[in-house]
Amino acid sequence: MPKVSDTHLAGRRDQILSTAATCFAAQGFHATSMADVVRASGLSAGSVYRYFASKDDLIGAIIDRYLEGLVGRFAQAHATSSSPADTVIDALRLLTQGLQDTPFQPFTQLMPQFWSEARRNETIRQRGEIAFRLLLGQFADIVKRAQAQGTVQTNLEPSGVAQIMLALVQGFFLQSILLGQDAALEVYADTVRRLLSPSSG
Amino acid sequence: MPKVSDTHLAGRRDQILSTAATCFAAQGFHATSMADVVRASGLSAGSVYRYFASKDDLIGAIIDRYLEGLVGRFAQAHATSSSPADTVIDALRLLTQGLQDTPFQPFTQLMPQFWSEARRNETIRQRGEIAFRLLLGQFADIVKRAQAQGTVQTNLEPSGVAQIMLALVQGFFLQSILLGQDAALEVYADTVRRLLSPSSG
Amino acid sequence: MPKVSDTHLAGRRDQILSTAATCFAAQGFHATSMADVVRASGLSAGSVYRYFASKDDLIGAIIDRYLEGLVGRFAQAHATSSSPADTVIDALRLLTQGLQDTPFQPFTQLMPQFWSEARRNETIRQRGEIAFRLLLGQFADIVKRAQAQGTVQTNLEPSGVAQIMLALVQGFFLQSILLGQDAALEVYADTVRRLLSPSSG
Amino acid sequence: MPKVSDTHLAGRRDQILSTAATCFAAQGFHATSMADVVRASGLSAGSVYRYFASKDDLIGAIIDRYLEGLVGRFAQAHATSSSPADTVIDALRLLTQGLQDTPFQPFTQLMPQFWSEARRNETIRQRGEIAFRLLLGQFADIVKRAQAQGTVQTNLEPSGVAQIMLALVQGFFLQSILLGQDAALEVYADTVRRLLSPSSG
DNA sequence: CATGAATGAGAGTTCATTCAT
DNA sequence: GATGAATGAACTCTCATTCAT
Repeated sequence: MPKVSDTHLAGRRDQILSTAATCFAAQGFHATSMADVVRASGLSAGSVYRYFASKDDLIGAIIDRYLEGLVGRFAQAHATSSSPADTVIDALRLLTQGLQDTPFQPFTQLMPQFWSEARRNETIRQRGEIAFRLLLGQFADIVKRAQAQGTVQTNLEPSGVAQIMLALVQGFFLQSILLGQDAALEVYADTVRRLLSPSSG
Repeated sequence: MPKVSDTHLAGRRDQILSTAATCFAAQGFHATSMADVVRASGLSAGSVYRYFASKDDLIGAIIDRYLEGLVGRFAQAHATSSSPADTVIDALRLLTQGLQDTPFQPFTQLMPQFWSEARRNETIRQRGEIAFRLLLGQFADIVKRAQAQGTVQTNLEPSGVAQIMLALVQGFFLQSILLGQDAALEVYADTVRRLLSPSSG
Repeated sequence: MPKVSDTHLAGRRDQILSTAATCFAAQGFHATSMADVVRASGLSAGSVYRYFASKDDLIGAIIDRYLEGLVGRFAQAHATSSSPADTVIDALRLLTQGLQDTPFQPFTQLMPQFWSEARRNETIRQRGEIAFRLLLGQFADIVKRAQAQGTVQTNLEPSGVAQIMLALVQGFFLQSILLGQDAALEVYADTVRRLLSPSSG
Repeated sequence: MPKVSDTHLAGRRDQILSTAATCFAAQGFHATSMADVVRASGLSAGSVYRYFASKDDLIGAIIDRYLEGLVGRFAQAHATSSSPADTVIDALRLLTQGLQDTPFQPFTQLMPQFWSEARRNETIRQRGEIAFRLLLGQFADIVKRAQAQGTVQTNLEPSGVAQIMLALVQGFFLQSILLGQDAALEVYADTVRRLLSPSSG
């Protein structure tokens, strides 16, 4: 039997991961059956189980990829963001608009499900913790740079501001789930800028 | 058993609601079977279904109670909060400490699951929207009062600040799920106060 | 406690029987729950079970009443029917039109269900057998009278003709269930008359 | 197990259909649980549901097969029946004796249940209507042929006679359910012949 | 006597997973 | 390597029946 290249195998894995993410995003982890994933992937049940040991394994892999992507995207954004306020607003833009028509898009919609799973699945929680701490570290660095430049008060704890920056992103995302995000972004972004960069307001 | 007082019936309903909330909080809506709920309630399957037409109905009732309680608790807090910063910090204290050993406690842990369900269940989403808008309205009122008193800049849009206040609560709650809430509250609260009430810092 | 009159008790029993028959006719024995019967009767579950030991008991009582009524109605018809053909046609008219707006009406629609049950429930089968033999006896008498009057050939076995008369009634009833009974009755009745009373055609 | 021949799959389906028909014939549609069918089929619950989407689907398939078989058998009989009387009598023989030890046998006993279901299930009713009209058409053709040959009076409406022929078959079948069919067939058949083919009596 | 809350076995159905081919 | 038929435990929900009040 012909040995298939590792690239080919990795491609198969990716294919399953992406189609599964789309399924999970549309219907949720629990309402999506493995049969749905199998059908969407175009493979057979046996094949899917060759690449992922179980449904939980597949969910874990998807969450990993989601977190990697998330941190990666934000890191790009930070390189061009000079201030905490811009960093937050860039992140909001990324989440609400920037991911349209991107292979990464389905993963975004999984966020609330991820938070839900994290409370019950310690492995998932740990992966999330690592990603969060990474983001918080990046945010704190940005705060420190801004403090050095004099655009942020020095009596603010960088780690505290980092937490708040993250909260501002997460909170807006949650609200847009429940309220619809109609234009609210503009007011929100403006207020964020006035609060975090009062001098520039 | 024959006809029984309405109080007794309402008590039974409450009993089921509370034990079910505990189950759902511990394991999630989907990983909790009705058999689990039945066992925890101490009643029979038939009895549980006498009070709730379906698992979804039970979940809906729990979310309703959770939202009612949430808004109610926050409303109490607002009565005694003079500033936006205090309002946010009171809410954080309420969520992280104030509900310990309260019949309301299990409901708090359901929050992420609620957000998760809201994306796929329009009825739940609508209920959440109503509660959110109520909270946002209360927050905006507090901002206006503070602006009238001169403790908050008047060039800030009250609705924008209200959104940010809500985000600060939600974001902290999410982070505490993933990071543990070790002491972080103090730094977070302090930073919130410095940002929202700069004059008092 | 006041002893309730036997008449009153019998009235209650009748009331349950009638409302239950309506339920069963509309939905079938199996799709009708005892809760449906209880609701329709306006009584409580306990009360219904005071009058009927079980659902099967209730079904049995309904079938009994149905068979009594059936035989009674047909007996009336026979008194005025001079010929086998008229007897059959009178019975058809009775089944298809004569029972409209009669308290007996719901029972008619139970016929196929009765046949269905008879194959599996020996008690019901026996009751049905008694009623059938009674009808067959009456039909045979009519044949004999007609033979004595010279309107039916004497080389026909009266019991055989009786079976055929019954079959003609039952068969038409079945066909009207499946085909709708649109006008078919007239052609059918006419052909029955020509076959059973050839001289009068 | 992997891909398997279509014949094998069809065989499985047949196997389930036959064993289910036996169960349903013995106990009725409603008193037979899917667990009974599963046990009798020798397969697992999941397998049965791979071939039939629901219990109703299974019942529908059984009724379809029953009606197909019925019409098919009767069609064979008509080819060799020269007169309406012979056609009816052949059908009676087929129903009472000819199906013993035939794979088709269990289906026959389902007839009353089919009539029962037809009143409440429009899909089933329609299928039955098609089969009935087919049979009636074949019967009417036989009557016309007999009229052309002069063995049946020409003043009889062929469709009316066809209905009566069908009724004679159905009625005898019903009576044999309730009365037992001991010897009655001979008298019945004889009387049918004398009435439908008076010249040959 | 009447009530109706409570019961719990069992109904139909699903679905993550396996393994013979 | 890939397949997909087969599995069977577990799911949500129903309903005939009982009995404390």
